[in-house]
Amino acid sequence: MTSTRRDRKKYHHGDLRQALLEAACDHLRHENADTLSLRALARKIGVSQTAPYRHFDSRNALFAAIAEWGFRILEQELQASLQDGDDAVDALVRVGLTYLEFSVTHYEKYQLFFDSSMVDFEEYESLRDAGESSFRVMLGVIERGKAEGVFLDQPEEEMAAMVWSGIHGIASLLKT
Amino acid sequence: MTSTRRDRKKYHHGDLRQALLEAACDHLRHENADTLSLRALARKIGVSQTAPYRHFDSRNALFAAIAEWGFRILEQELQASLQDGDDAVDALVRVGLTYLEFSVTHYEKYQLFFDSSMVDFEEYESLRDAGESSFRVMLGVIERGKAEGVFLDQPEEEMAAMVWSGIHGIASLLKT
DNA sequence: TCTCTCATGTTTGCGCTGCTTACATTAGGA
DNA sequence: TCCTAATGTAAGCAGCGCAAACATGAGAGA
Repeated sequence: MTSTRRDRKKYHHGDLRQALLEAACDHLRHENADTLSLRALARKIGVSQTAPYRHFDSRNALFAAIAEWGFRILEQELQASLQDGDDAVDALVRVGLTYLEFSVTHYEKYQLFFDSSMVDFEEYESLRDAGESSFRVMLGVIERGKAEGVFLDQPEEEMAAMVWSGIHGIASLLKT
Repeated sequence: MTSTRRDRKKYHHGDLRQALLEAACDHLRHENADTLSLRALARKIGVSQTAPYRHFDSRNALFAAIAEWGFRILEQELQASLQDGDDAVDALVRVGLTYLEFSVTHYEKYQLFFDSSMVDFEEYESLRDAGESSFRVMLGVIERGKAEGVFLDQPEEEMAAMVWSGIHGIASLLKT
């Protein structure tokens, strides 16, 4: 006979993919990345040990998905931080501060942005897209500053790289 | 009967510890850290799969040893880069350039300096010592600059952190 | 309402890994 | 010359990533 509704869990989880992403982030906030295993995650969520493979091709694919998620959130927060009245200088400061804040509150995702041993940008196109979208927000601010004549007339990519590297340096100090 | 000298390898490797360190670095130069296994390293060197554990308590201990090795080399190179005639500004530039050069030529070791998922600084005291020794070289240059009155009168640790973060930002761009 | 399909979850199993324990070999000092 | 400690080997456990075959059930179309 089939069991009643009460005495057993549903066969399907409902939103295992998102549950995995969140459980993984939770783990990364407290433990090192190399101690994270899909099997343990599945056990914690209460699902069979190989169920995660229905949603992520591999362990690295899970990390890539977390990083992509992070970039999407970052882009959104960067966009939201830009306010209408601001000039380019204000905008750049806001973007910088928002980035720093993200690096702290979403540290578990942020760390993956720079961990090539966990995340392979070559392999996941949508991850690359997400990363570039975030970067383009800063690029936009710099272009605006150049157009307004308040920034030096240097190649945007180089200027963005300098700003980025400085902020990243500060962020890494904030964490440690 | 015991076998002749010729027809078999020596029972003892001779310097397995160093061989492991070098094989691991070689691996890290071409592959990601998470694909490195002690068993595979042992096989490559031609020794039994559990022999590495005679020299390193764990996989992480091997990574810590590599990082420590890296810091020792870095400190030596930083010290060597300081020349007698230099004033504090020259010295700081030399230290910065030497650091950047190290980050490129010893990338496989350098990357471990900042990879807390592979190396646990809390756990290995001699690693901490090695790291601090390297940092102290830069600190020394800054103290000298302050004493000579050519640097601002700010706390050394903060100044060093700023310099460090900037250089680190550049280094991460050099690699990528 | 019934049935069929396919996304999602389970079971089983392979080969690899880190690490432990018990045993073998050998270099070098007493 | 013998003993011991350092260093290597062999065997084995449990956990892991991942693949393949199978089970379940939610929702679309009849």
